[in-house]
Amino acid sequence: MGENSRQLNLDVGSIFVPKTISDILTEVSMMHDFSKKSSNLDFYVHSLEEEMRKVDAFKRELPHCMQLLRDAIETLKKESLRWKEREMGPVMEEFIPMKGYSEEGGRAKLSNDFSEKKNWMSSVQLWSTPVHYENQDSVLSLRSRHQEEEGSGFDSQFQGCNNIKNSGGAFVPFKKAPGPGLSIKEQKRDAASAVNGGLSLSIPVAELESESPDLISVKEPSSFLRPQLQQRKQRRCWSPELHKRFVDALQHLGGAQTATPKQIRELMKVDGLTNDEVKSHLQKYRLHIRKLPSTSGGTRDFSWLAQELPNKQVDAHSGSPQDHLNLGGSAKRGSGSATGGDSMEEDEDDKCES
DNA sequence: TTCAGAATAT
DNA sequence: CATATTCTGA
Repeated sequence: MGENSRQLNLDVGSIFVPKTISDILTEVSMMHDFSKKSSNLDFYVHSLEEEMRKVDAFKRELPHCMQLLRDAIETLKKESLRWKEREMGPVMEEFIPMKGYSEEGGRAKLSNDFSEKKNWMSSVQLWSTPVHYENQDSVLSLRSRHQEEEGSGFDSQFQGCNNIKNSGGAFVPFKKAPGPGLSIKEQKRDAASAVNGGLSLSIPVAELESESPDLISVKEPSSFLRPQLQQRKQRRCWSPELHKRFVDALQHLGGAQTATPKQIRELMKVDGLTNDEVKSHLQKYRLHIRKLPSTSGGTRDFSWLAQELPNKQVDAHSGSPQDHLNLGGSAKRGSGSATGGDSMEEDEDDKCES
């Protein structure tokens, strides 16, 4: 059955599910008369169950996806049973007069069933942070980098900024299929709007069977999405908070000139932050600090550099739940010049002016 | 092969 | 401008 070459109209702002699953669900939803054979339904049920097994490992990240699967499976199973009974023989079952049921009814039922879901479905995916691809290795490498830290509290603070950067090729927003069948009501495109900017074109649907029993299909379920969907990474926004962490880390590492991206990232302990991002930021930072002698044009925004001042207790309050790494030790160098002039940290080299 | 840093690209 | 990505040389 899966020889289709239809087009799946993916749209932005829906729940994200692995491509494979999306394919299956689409398939199902387009099945005009699944009232025909229970075997058809069984097939889908089976496929979905298999997918669910895979997704299970990531249920934490894809709660909605799991829910969707569960519901879909359950519904299909029910349908399958119904028709099985009917096919097998006139069981005692209170056979609902075929009339309204035969097809119209059947679908309607599913339809409703799914409609209910649109509540939770509309809340769009949550997967934003835990996923991120490290180096240039495009394939989404699932890898939660929370672990060892307790800084989670802090992390959440940035989530808003980091947000959705997935959209690689493995996950696709599942939208209702164009055809008839259980229609998953339109999803109101949530705030997440920008989610994976481009992906809204038609993507050819291919086989739907559940291949690659190995790892989660996250790898690259269907080759086509692969091509050059390398889409540029979501821009990371360096919020003041984030930058502060960055600067703090720098200090601990002995200045912008000596600190290395990796070290910085490790010190910052910000979930989802990648080396490249830090590297890039560092590059800019270095450029800046050598460009602003001090009272240059004056207008320039050294606002962020300001944070570089040897702040000691500074915001000793709410701050980050993990300042520990900061206070460690030492009152840095002295510093007294709170107001004082140069904002640069020690900086060994520094061909600087003054 | 990984990584930092510079050079480009968007 | 700020980030991302690519290119180089360790």
